[in-house]
Amino acid sequence: MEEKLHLLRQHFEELFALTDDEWNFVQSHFQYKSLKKHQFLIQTGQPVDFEYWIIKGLVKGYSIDDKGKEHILQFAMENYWVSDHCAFQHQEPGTIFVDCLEDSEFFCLSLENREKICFEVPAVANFFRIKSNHGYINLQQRILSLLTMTAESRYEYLLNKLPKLIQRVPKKLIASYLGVSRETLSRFNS
Amino acid sequence: MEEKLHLLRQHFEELFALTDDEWNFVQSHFQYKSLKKHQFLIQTGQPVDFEYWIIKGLVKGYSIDDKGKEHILQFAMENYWVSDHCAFQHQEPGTIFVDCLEDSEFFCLSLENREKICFEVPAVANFFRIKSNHGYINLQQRILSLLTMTAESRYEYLLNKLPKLIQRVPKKLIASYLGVSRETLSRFNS
DNA sequence: AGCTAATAGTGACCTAAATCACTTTTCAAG
DNA sequence: CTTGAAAAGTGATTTAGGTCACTATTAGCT
Repeated sequence: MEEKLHLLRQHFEELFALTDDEWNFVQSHFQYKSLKKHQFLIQTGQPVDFEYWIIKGLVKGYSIDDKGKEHILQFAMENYWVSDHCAFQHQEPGTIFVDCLEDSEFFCLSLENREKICFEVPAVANFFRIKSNHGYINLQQRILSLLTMTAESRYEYLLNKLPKLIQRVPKKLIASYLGVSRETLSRFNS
Repeated sequence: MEEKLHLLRQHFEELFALTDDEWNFVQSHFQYKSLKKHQFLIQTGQPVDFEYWIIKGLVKGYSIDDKGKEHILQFAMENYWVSDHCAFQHQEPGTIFVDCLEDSEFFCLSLENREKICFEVPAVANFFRIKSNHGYINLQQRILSLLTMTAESRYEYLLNKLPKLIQRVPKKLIASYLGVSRETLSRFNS
């Protein structure tokens, strides 16, 4: 566990250094969780008590439409944060599913604890501020890609941007992430 | 100008209160700017020196594809923040255009000043942290709507969500925001 | 190794929406 | 008020990608 917490500290300190005291305070607000492949981290209708930092593993966040079709909102792996941010922020029942594509481990942060450490340790507030901003920028680029690119070029783009991810994820899920049918994606590779 | 700054203070204090001293410090890091309809706030290839809070007016942020077609990334009006966040954050040349659909007024915040006020006044860091998080949540919902909904239901959804906006913006721009052709949108209303 | 279930590939056909071409309406500037 | 430009509407045609149905491959389990 020591070394896992050390990884989390490194993650925070990629942006701003923390004193040992600050870190001890911050770290005490996280709790550990481990799940096997196929288990759920978040389910629609259930309370979303935490935001999760992924120590190890891979998850998908998705919603299911009225036809039962799955639409992937995000993939998240080591070093990523994941949650149903909307439900978490407003402390409402979940609106999406998040489940594990591989056995995974997490550090969990409740809303109350997040606010606590942000107000106690300014560097942490700034950490989340910058991280959130990066996330915003990424989503903007994804929106632009959905608006401007064909399915095929979105696929090529993703292949270049996250080659490691593609190898860990079945193509039908990539298709769902790109907003294309499995069959159409299959005809691209050529 | 006093009352315009007062609006900005109110905007900050929607989330967290500031002391007069804090506010005076914060406020001194903004500068005022005013533009007429059709003038550019940001252009691709040009430096993006500021993030803008809109006092009054309406702008569109968009990119132009290889066929010369315009794709709208965001509309922003009173009380919204707008910039080419990606270029701004990394201090790189702009990748999108932002121009005014109406005569508009802004308070401008440079990256250096943003970091200054965030590190000096923790409530400001937390303000931007929460704002950024809200922005992230909104973009996630837009992505979901692009993945799961038909063009027509996206339009209905937008009509409900931002009725005021629709009245101020030509429909061809709404179409571009929704990722639909002008002609197709025109056939919806029915 | 052998077997089931998940994943991927492929052909035939269909449909939502894009594109093109043109008309009508609305708006803003002299 | 008039007039030219921008915006909006509409028909005809095309097309990217969806859907359906089936086969082939691959990956976990026991």
